[in-house]
Amino acid sequence: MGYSQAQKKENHERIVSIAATRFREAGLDGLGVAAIMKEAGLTHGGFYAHFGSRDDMVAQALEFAFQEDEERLSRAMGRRGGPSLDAFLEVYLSPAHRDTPGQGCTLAAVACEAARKDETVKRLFQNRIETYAIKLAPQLGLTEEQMLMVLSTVAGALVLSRTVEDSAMSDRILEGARHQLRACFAEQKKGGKAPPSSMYSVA
Amino acid sequence: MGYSQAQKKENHERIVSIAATRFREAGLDGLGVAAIMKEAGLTHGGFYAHFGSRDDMVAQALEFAFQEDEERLSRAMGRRGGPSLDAFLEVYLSPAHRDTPGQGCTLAAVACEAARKDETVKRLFQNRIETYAIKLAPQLGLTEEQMLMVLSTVAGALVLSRTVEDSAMSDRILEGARHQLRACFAEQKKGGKAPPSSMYSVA
DNA sequence: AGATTAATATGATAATCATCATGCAGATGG
DNA sequence: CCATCTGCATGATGATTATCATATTAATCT
Repeated sequence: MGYSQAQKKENHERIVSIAATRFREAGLDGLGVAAIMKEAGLTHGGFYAHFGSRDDMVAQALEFAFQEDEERLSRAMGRRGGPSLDAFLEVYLSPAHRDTPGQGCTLAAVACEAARKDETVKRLFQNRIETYAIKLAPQLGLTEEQMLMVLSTVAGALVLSRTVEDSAMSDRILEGARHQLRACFAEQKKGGKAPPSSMYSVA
Repeated sequence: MGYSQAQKKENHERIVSIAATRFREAGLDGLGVAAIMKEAGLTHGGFYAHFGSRDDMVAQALEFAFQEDEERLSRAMGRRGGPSLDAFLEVYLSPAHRDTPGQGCTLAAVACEAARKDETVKRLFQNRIETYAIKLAPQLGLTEEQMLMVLSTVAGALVLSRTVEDSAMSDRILEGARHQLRACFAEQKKGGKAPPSSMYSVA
């Protein structure tokens, strides 16, 4: 058909954005090149005009996904009066987050598979985790070590809550993690308490 | 060739056992029927004499894997003077556990993928998690809710520790979780302290 | 021992996969 | 306005997949 360079950039970004969502939903190996291109309104043949290989696209999609995660989390906490441990727990451990993995934390969505991927993927994960430990920790009033532990807990709880059949059990996993974490870090009680609404929602 | 019923049972168990290990290493979709049968010393054709479908084998392998997990964990804590929170944390959060997923916790190995599987798989996961909450919690002196939170933390930490490139960072994730969890549940200090050796090792 | 049964091997099928070669159509540069 | 370049479509390739039909061969039963 013939496409402008602006079109190409737009197409490229759409492919990456769609891949970021679908990978969180179906896993890094969960869908093929053709399916992603089709959802972007293109055919599979043009794929290699954008990426050197499928692994290359996975890396770009993960980078994009992590950036999305950070922005969404920041906005969601902003809606709860700014960053705080309480706001973080409420946002991250919400049933809405559990039920919409495509819009949720990429770490929790694909970590098990990432553990088996190459160093390129692992470096992206490491950067994301370090961002939590270095950038987010002080905003929540936590040390790096505390932040790593809190992240492990919430990500683990989210993943486990998605693996059980019974929804009551799933809720207990999320609620239990929130309640226990609050008890662990109960030094500085805050006053404001936003109503428990849904997480990671629209801007 | 012709095989006795005892042979068939033995072959069946070997297939399931091999699958349990390989699924933990490569993921539930990480290797095909042919590869598993080959490792069991058989060819792919005989597969459907043992299982109705690949999903059927996945379910049997998970059931077997969870049973293995429970027994190995019990033995490993036994080697540290019996079940206790300290023993559990030392065993579960060891670098040896992180580095040998094939012999380690199945929850941590494949939870992200299990979240996308059908109810059959989810029921197996739920049973496993309930076993932690009901059977193991009292042995560690924890409530069910505390046990769920501890399980979320250790599983999350193990998964995350496997996703990073730098081994020092990986160690920090494990150590941080152990240190912080100990601080959270520091009511009843025990006396005995086994040397930190490797986890989930031979009987 | 001979007949039957059944566990596994051989081989085929159809689907799906990543990757690439070719060609077209339109955008870009003169 | 013409020539070139290129983003994408069409279609092919070879590898891998789960599944199954048939053949083989030894264990089991009578």
